[in-house]
Amino acid sequence: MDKLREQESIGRDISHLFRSIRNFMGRRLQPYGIGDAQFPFLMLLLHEDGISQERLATYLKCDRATSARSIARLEHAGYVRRLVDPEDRRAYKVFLTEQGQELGDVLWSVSKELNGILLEGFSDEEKLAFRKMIKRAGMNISKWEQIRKTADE
Amino acid sequence: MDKLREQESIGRDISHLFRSIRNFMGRRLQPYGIGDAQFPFLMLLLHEDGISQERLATYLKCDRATSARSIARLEHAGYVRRLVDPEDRRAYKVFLTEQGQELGDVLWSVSKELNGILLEGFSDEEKLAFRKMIKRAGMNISKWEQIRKTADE
DNA sequence: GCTTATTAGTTGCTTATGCAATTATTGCGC
DNA sequence: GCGCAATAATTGCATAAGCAACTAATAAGC
Repeated sequence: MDKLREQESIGRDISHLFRSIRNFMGRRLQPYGIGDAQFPFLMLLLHEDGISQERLATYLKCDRATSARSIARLEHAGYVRRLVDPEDRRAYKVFLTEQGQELGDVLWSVSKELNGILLEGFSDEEKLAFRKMIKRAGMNISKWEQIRKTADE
Repeated sequence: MDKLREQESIGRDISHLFRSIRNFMGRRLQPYGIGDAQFPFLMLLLHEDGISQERLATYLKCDRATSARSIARLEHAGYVRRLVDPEDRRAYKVFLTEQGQELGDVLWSVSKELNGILLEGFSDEEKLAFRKMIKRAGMNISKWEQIRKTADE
């Protein structure tokens, strides 16, 4: 397997990493009746309350449909409330409920725990470098997506 | 958003990166009638032919069910053939068909293209460091999964 | 002011993935 | 040799995610 392992792309390792992260988050959030996908939405709402599903989708770089379904699940679970925006009756304003705000501490601690696990043995410089490289790779491929989309038109 | 961005976990960036990679691979492989998930299976089979679904799952760090379904799709598309292992009639031996072997060049070129996009602007040292860190993080979280599994028993 | 384009949200379809339960086969203990 | 544990594969169920098509509301062009 050595020849393969040398030449293989990083895609597979990122895939493995991502699936493991989902698994971890799923297990940690299960007691609260939500899935791993709801985590980033809650984190964003903790920081900026009352924004639309569209803005949530944009910030989290996901599809509007994904945003809609994730918020719907959070609403059913009682963590958010949706109010029609009086300024634009197409859009909702998504607010955390009291229950949602109370979840904040748990979410931060789970987030820290995950970071601690992932970056165990990393020096501070390595942690920073790793974060930056992930962001750079993400920006690189975003650029490609942008080129593709404009080419489609 | 700055305060949030500083403190946020790397999980979100990895999620974005992973989804973008799936998107890219999905588009590149669509002309061949397969999805992004089939790519690592084909790559592994190009290197080691005639192994079982179980071994494929182990190498690719995924569930046996995922392996089974991915191989089934490859079989329907005509890229692999499954023969019952005469030494162990529970298991299959998965072989690439001629059509599957011919896909090799395409897969390598798609893989290289993805790497080129992701790592654009990275120096050789950075590329190597990035790969290593992704692997380290993956091993870190694998260790946690292992501890959890043994604790469940 | 009316038509058209854009935008926010929803829903159906498809793919991917993991877990649990089931079946079939192998192998171990005795 | 028999019964039971372990293993390979399959299937059902649940979650997640993107795309496309649709509705409803707003904005722009004229």
